[in-house]
Amino acid sequence: MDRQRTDRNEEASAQERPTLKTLAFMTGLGVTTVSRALKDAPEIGAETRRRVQLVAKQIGYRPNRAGVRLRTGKTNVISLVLNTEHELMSFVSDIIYGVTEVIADTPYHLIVTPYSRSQDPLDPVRYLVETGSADGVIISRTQPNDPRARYMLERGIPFATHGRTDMGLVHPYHDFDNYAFANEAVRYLAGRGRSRLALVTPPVGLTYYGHTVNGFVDALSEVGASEVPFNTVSIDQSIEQIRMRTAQLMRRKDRPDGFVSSAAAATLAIVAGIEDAGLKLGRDVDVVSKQSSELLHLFRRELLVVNESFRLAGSELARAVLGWIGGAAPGSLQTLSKPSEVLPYRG
Amino acid sequence: MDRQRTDRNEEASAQERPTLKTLAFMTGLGVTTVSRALKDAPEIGAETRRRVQLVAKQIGYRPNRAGVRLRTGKTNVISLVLNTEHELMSFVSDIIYGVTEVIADTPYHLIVTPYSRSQDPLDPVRYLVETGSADGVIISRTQPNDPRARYMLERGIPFATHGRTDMGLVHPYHDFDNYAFANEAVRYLAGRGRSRLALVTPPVGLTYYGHTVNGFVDALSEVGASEVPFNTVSIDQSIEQIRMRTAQLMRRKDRPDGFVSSAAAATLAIVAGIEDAGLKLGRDVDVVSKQSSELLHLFRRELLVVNESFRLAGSELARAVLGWIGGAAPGSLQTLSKPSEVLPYRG
DNA sequence: TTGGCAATCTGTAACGTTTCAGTATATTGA
DNA sequence: TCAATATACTGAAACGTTACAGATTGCCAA
Repeated sequence: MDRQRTDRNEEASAQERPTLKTLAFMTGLGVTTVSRALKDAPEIGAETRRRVQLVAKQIGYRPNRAGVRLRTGKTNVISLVLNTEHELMSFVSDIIYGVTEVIADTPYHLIVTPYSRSQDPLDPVRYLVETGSADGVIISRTQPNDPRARYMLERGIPFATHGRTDMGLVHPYHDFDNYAFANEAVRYLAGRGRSRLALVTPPVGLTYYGHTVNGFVDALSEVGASEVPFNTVSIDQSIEQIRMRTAQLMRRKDRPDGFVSSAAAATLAIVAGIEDAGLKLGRDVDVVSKQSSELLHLFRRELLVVNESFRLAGSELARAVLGWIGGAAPGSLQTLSKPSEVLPYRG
Repeated sequence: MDRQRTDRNEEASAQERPTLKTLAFMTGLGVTTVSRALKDAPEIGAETRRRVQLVAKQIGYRPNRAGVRLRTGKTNVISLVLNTEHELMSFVSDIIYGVTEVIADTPYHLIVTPYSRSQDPLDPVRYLVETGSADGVIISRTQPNDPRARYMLERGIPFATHGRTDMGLVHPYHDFDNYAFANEAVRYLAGRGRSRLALVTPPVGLTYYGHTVNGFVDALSEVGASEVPFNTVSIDQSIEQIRMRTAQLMRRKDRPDGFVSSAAAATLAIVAGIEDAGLKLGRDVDVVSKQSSELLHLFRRELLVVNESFRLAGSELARAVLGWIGGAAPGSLQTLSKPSEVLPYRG
């Protein structure tokens, strides 16, 4: 049995959802005319156009997504591809809000496509492209040579990356200037008399790992400070690991007197490790950390923070994908967001 | 021009996505037979069935979502409806992961439907139902008398709520036992000699506000402790507000010596407020807090925590909606998760 | 032999949309 | 006056799927 049980031969007053046919019947026009009138096609008379649009608005006509999608291939969907193990909590929530903010008054829906450690990060992207499930894709955890970007570029599907690539290929991205962040963090620490600095890096392999390290290293030589290697740790690791390794490090006599940390969660662990070693934040060591919500100052007032907005990233990425879908040049859809000043405790 | 530019009259070797027609051509059968063979219809010969399924797997056939959706009305989508202002960060990320975990090996996609303060919470739900955009819906911030639940129940669209309602209507839900949480928190505090307790409540109006308050109040009288009213604060407020109000409260001579807090973010603010007033956690006052990630003990080791898993909530909610869609009785799809013990600092 | 029936398979129509190839009417140019 | 042309509209087909109502074949009972 068909799911429509009303007599549909001649549009009874049925309370079913209105379609083009309904509108055609009500206006006395053909469905073709109605379809074109709704999209302001030039070959439709001005009055007819207004009339159709009025009726459509009155009865709350909304195009059937499946109809459009089947006919045109346009899904009106953009997909956010997320790693279910390594994304930061605040990243997920803020970026989603940023994206939805932008697509709110468009016909687009946002679908979340997850993948896990065990999978090739290319899998979800391949799935989306092969099944034609989205008009545009947003990916994070971008690598200098990113197979996902290459793949989508080859297939011609619009996408935007959170973070840049370095393949000589041009595509939309939004990135935070992590070079500037690390650079300024070092300078700030130097200004407070710190000279032996350790860096808590982003995950090795991601593009912004390189940016961060470069900013850090360049600033070190500029201010004449030295690096205390801490390569065993990155922000992808568990709280416990980071804490333990930090405590180990801080018990050595050649310990650092300053940290630059790329993520708030890692910073909590760093601080815990510092305190495990019996040292005191602000006195024995200073820590500059990125954060995406205003929580670190509550945690320890001595922390020095730089803000990075993932909500902004979400908005920019959504704007970029929509722009590309809309025909803009990919190269014109690249944004870089500058870090805030280093903020000490204010009050 | 049609988006398909290949000569499609007689299935050339075109690298287009395979459809039922492709399969029909390859197997020499009719599309109807192929369609039925793929869904194990009984009137298809066993060998034919195997043959079709083999070929389908070989060439990686995947049903076209738009085709199915247009024909059957089934969207294979479930929607998570979120408030973009008030949801907790960790809630969003964990619940999404929980949901995707469950739908990973189903044909379902997850779409995120946001709404903001300015909107009626019913708006997004109405939109989903009117446009038939999802087969099932998950909502949070559930109220005792929830118009959204009532609305969806009337329209017969499967949904699950995070939190219970109290309208005498039966529907799937997942809830955390906040009565037990508040109750045990009070008992624990009493066990540590605390007798003047304040409650940092969930948002007034949500069902679990009542549960929490009841658990708190009942336990108070059972252990003979008293309540220090703190009604000006709930976990929906800003960090700054909570912090300020807590500091005010703690400067009064009739201040509490114990807090029960319903959310980790609020707890950070509470502690900050306590310390603003010059008091010390663990000595002057104890705080029991719910948390959804293991961060509070890093924050202040003296904090007493109870864990609530939003990932579990996401999974359970997804299971519930899918169950309802699959025809299970709504009443059989209700789960309540018990709080962990109160966990003091362990090392 | 014939009729009936079960077992398999098939063509057609429909879901709602857009595109293509028109048609009908009014308007213009010579 | 007649044809050419612009204007405003229209029906049919197609996207990929499933439901309905057959169609074909073989087999068995009468």
